[in-house]
Amino acid sequence: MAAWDESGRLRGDPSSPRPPYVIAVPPPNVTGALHMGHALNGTIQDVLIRRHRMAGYETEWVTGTDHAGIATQAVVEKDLAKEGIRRTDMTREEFLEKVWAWKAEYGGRIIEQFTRLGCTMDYSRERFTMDDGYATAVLRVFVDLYEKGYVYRDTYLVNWDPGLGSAISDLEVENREVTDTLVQIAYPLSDGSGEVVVATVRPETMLGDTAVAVNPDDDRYRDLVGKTVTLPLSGREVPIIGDSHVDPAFGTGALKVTPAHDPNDFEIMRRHGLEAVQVIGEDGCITDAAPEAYRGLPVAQAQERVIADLQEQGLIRGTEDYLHTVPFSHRSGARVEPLLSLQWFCDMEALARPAIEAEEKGHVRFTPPTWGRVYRDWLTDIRPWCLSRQLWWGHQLPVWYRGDEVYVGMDAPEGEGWERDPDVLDTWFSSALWPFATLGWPDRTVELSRFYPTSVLSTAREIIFLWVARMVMMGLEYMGQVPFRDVYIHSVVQAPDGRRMSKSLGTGIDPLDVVEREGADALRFGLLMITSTQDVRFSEDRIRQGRQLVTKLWNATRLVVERGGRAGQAPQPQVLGDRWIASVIGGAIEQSDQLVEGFEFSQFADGLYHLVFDDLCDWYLELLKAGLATPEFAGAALELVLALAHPVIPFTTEECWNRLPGSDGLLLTHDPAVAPGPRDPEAEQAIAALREAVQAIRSVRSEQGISPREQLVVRVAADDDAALPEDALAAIANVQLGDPGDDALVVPMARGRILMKAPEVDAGAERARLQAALEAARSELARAEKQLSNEKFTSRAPAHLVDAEREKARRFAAEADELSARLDALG
RNA sequence: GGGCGGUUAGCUCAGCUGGUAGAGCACCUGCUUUACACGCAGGGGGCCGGCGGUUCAAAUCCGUCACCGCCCA
Repeated sequence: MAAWDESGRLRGDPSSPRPPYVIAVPPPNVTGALHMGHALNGTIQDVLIRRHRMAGYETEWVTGTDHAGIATQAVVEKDLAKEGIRRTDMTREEFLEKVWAWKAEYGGRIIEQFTRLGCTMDYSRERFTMDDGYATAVLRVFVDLYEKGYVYRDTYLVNWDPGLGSAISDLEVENREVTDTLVQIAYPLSDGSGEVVVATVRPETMLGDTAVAVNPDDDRYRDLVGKTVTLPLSGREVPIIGDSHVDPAFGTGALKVTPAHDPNDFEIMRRHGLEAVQVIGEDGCITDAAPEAYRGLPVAQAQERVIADLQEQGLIRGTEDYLHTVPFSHRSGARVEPLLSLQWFCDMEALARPAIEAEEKGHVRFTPPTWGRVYRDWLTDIRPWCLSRQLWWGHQLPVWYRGDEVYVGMDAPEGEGWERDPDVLDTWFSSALWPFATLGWPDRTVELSRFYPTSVLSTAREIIFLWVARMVMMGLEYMGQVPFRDVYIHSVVQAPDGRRMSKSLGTGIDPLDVVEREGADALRFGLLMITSTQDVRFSEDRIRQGRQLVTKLWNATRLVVERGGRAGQAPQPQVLGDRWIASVIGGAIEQSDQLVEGFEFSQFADGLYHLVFDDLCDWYLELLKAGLATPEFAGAALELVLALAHPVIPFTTEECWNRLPGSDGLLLTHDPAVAPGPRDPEAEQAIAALREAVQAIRSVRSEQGISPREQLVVRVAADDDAALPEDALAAIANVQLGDPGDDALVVPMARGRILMKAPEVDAGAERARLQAALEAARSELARAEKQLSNEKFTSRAPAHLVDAEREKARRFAAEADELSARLDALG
């Protein structure tokens, strides 16, 4: 890794004439540690970067971390708590000093961990979303959006996280199913003519009710609309209103309306011009707006008290268990308390429109494409973004107040008495600027002009809304161009049993442990192998496969070196074995280009595996040993394979490369001296025929119990003699070409047959073998004939398929004849 | 409630634009073959979730049902 870093090629040079290829890493949380998702994503991005670097692009992989307001503040507060200190014991400045100290000591270790994986990020340009320049960019955008009228301050129902003591955005909320008790409460009509029964899981919020809503089409209640009820416990008189959004089938059909504490009720308030009474405060306790008896009680206690009091007054009309979804904070895990509060928001509609259009026009392409729709749907139905967080750590709002005056600007306003808003911006607001703020924006730096827009964003789907969509919006707004052309959404890596990988469940697997155990290359390979368009399970088997691949390649290198293979030469393949492997590697390179272009990483890895095991080692190196390939070309072939495999298993290939005499410099930026050249169909056919013949002979050997060491006499009766290299067959299959005699074994092949003399034939086994082969041939024949007798097939199917079928029928007929003749002869 | 994805060999999964199913692991049988037993060679194993439809031809396209999972409300 050090050698790669020291090469200087990890730092993209904006003045390079090479075409740029740029990736901005999704900035991990500064408090974070590398998990399997990072490992997968890091591998994917590194494969992309390395391939492009080797292919002559000027690559820049922007890296860095995100200040993660909530998480970081929580970590530092926890540290302080150990010393018995609370955040509020110190000034904001003192606390922030602690956070920076923490960051200097522990922050960003995840970036270091990426080096363990071999990720060739540009570590020299590492950025942090709280860096001075970056912070300026963030505030600048806020001020600008304010001046454009997108950012505004409003009293609105927000998701209040009582655990955190801050508002959080819709996207930080997770809805979970919970069984609560649905309580039916009688609200007496103010005129004494009866009662209305409402159903609620939050009885304590009745202290803040400002109406009862019923569906105007509901016969049970229609006549009550316009009357009032007297709220039990608080004695306030509130109206009964008709609202068609009320579901008559839910509960009792009558809905208590608490605008300050329920999103639906808030909407009803807006429709009907109701009041809002806030009875729950930011501390999660009942406020002074409630009757004295409840003030100061935490919500849970207040609920018990309310129920008890209602019970006493005989107003409970029933209870039942009720399964429903409830918002929880993603951050603290606390149950979200919808709260009416004054916050800063960003209106997203105008920003979303161009972002939708960019996707529709293909300026941003999602892979797999299905996520494009998810992105579009979310943007189409977008809601205002609550930007302010009640934290200390983060970008403090560039907003000052003096009485009713509000000032928004980069610097504090002139004059006395201004106070700055203590809140900070949602961390995601700053990360939305990542692709350009990291490159120096708002300054027009050369990096910016050269490396923006970036080429690809690779990320997890859970981040599509939080980050991808917002980056596109901001990129379009401030750079006039999308921040990236491609968005690749990678799989979620689950535990081997299909559960979520999580520390708390104990299902997490630390990628660094795997690196320790199996090596970074094995992990990289294994992760790429399981990658898919859907969620995947972590697989030790695949990691092991990766380890086997690197071992195999290492051993292959040893052999090639031993035989005198060298790098840096460009020999023309002359002999069959060399011609064949050159063609196969050429095909693999071509294939790999397409696969990586299409983000089909598992197929790319799988192809490498088979290229190394099947083609290079099982066949080519065996041909080399048999003298059917040359050491000169073997060196070149290895060079090509190492270069092709390098992006996936960089450590091993770099080491193998280093071992190969004649190698020069790092594989990191290596462009093989030898070109694979055009495909050689003749050589490929010849080796395919050879493989089939060898396999057929080995198969018979195995069935007849003939040792591979015993040399056999065979005669090949190929349909086209030129195709099968008989000298190669003799060497590889340990046979001698000659006349096997009348009692030879018949081994059918696709394009001919082999006659083979066996030392002693087990007549029973041979009869069984022939019988089985005969049956197979007859069944194939029957199938082909049936096809051909179908007039519709012969008339409608493409001619080449019909011809192929005819050819099949002819061949299997001949084969069956021969086999049955042999059976007869066997007696 | 709306949307998306999945159901293929014992296990985990590939299979792009339709032409008689593949991999890795596991399993069975051989092999101290001078790069590699983290290996080599040979082999067994699947009515491709059910039912309909389109087609000469369906794991592949369409419809429907069942079960599993995810996202949004």
